Amino acid sequence: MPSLLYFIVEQRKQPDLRGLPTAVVQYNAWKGGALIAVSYEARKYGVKRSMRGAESKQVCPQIQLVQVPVARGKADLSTYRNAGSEVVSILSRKGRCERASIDEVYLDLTDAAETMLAEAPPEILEVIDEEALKSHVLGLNSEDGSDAKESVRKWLCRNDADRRDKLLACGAFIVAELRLQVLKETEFTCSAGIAHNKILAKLASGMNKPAQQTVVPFSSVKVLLDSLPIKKMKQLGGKLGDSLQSDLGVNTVGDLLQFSEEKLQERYGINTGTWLWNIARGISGDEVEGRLLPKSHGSGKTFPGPQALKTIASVQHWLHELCEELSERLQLDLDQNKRIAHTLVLHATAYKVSDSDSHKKFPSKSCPLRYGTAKIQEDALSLFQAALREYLGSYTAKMQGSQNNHWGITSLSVSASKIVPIPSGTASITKYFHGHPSCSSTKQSQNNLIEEATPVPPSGNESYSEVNVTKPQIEFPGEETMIKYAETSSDQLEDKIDLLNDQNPCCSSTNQACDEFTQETVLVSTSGNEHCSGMNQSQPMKNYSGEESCVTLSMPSFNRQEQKRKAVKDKRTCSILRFFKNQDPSCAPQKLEHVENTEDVKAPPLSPGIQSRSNNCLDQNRSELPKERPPEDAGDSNVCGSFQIEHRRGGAWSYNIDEIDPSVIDELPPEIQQEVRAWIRPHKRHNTVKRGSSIAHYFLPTKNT
DNA sequence: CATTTTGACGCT
DNA sequence: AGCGTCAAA
Repeated sequence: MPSLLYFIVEQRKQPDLRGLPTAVVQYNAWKGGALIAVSYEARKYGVKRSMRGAESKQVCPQIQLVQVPVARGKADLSTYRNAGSEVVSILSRKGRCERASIDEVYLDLTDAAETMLAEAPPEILEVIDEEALKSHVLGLNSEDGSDAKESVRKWLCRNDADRRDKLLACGAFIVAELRLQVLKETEFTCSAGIAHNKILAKLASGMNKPAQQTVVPFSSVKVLLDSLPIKKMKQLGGKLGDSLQSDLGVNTVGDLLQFSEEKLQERYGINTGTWLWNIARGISGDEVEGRLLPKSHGSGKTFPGPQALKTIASVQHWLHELCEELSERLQLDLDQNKRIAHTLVLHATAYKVSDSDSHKKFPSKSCPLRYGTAKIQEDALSLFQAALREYLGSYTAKMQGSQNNHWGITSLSVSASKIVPIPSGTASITKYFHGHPSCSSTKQSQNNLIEEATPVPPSGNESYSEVNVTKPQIEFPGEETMIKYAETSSDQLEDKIDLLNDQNPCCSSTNQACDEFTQETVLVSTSGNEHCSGMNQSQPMKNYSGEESCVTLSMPSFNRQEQKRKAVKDKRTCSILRFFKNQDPSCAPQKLEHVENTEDVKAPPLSPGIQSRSNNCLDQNRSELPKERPPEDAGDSNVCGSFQIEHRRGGAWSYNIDEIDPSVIDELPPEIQQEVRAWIRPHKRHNTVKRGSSIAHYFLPTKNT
């Protein structure tokens, strides 16, 4: 599963590592550091992630240990983030792309597959892509002595296949091509899963690694899931999966089929219950979100064992380091993607010695984010002090000297969230609302926006007198603001793609959004967003002179494209909502509400059956589901109620989503389509089942079946 | 108190 | 807003 992004990034810095057992370690002072990526050569020796460097040397003495770059005294993952961006910029070319992690994406290739099926179906291809022939097709019986590639070719090109499988076959070709493109342009290899929805594609992507792709034909879903250990499914690898096993005796996904949706809801809540019921049938309505950029940025560090921080001054020092990194990344995001973060969050973990509630968690605190390293640091420190006071309660003890005997901080992190694009759209929906008094004020300067985004300092500004008042006069080494990027020289990377081809068999023609076949690809990366505003992580960091060449060097193969793309979409916006919600001419960014806020506009609850409808991959199950409506109802069922904008702006606009003709959506520009589709998607329902604390409800008394 | 450093999302 | 869960390298 772990794809080898980190390792390949290091390998292209040191090509000599090729073919050698290698691991990437974070730090190395203590027991040789912690392994976070292990090459396949090293795995043969039993080297595993989470081992210590020294431990890996015991089982594989010749192992090469490469260190994660360190900046400001902490691990610096920026080279890996950038490498992920490279791959995203390629994989996002053929369809909607969702950055799922630093090295995974989902692609919805429905449109591309349908186009291919209509215009150049596999059966007419004279030359079949070799890479596509290497696909693994689940359920394909290649045991009868036939050559695997030949049977794959037959499957891919079958003329009499179910349309859904034909679309998957097209997806397999498209993905094979994308993977080759990634290899050619970046030297990363990818693995991929191709299926009708995200969860199946994710599952398949891990089945043949590295650098291979796996197709899940529609007809193989049931057999695949029947015997699949429940914990292999994404989201079931943790406590929920444990509970299913120990409380319900569910060991495979197939075992889940015995339980009614109501039963599962009763146990796990309305949303999780329905989700489980669907998952058991290979159904997932989870859509591929068109998002190439992260929703938050964070910087953190642990201080294990004796390294625990025991003075405010040391906390202040590390907050400075962390905030500097965070600020730098925020500035980069602003410059490259024209996005502003609105919330600063501080997390820490701490221990208290012998206190009744010494296990109390250190509280998290947040406040409005003000740009600038110094401001971020100041606010983070205030948040920390407020949290520390709360953590210690009325606990008042005397300090002796700068040290304290009562508490220690074992981890610190700062993060920035609520990141929204700067309103500066020209390619937005403005033109469709010609003459509408938009607030967009596209000319608003970044500085203005930032100013407006910055006001409120956190509360709890009082210095923490009971504990340690010594106002920091920190003189830690290396405190100066040095922006440092590890440089990557040549290129050659590796990755993984999970690809899906998701179709929705039961919603046929009435509803466009539902009618689609969705194919997706899970893979690594981030960066240039085709549909959203000028977000483009991969651009050279133009505002840091001296750094640009570094970044440019590290991604030579797509700079040209990036530059070209940038010229086209420098000024755009992603959100349609501001035109409705934010009529205030000042258009202050705090009030600028983005897509997330659509959640505030609640739709009436949907019946479970409606949610179940989407992306049903198990045809055979449909007849068993009385609650499911016939396909003709799908269009109506899926639109989920009224969307009322006037609450937000006191204006006069109000739409009933039921009244939107789905075919109209396709007329909209892609970036707007995304948002509209998000509106009409089924909403999560409020959980009316009363339960205890979040995890406790997993362990309620069992009454089976 | 030695796996670390991320990141997304759900619940209340 | 704050907490918890899950996942990935």
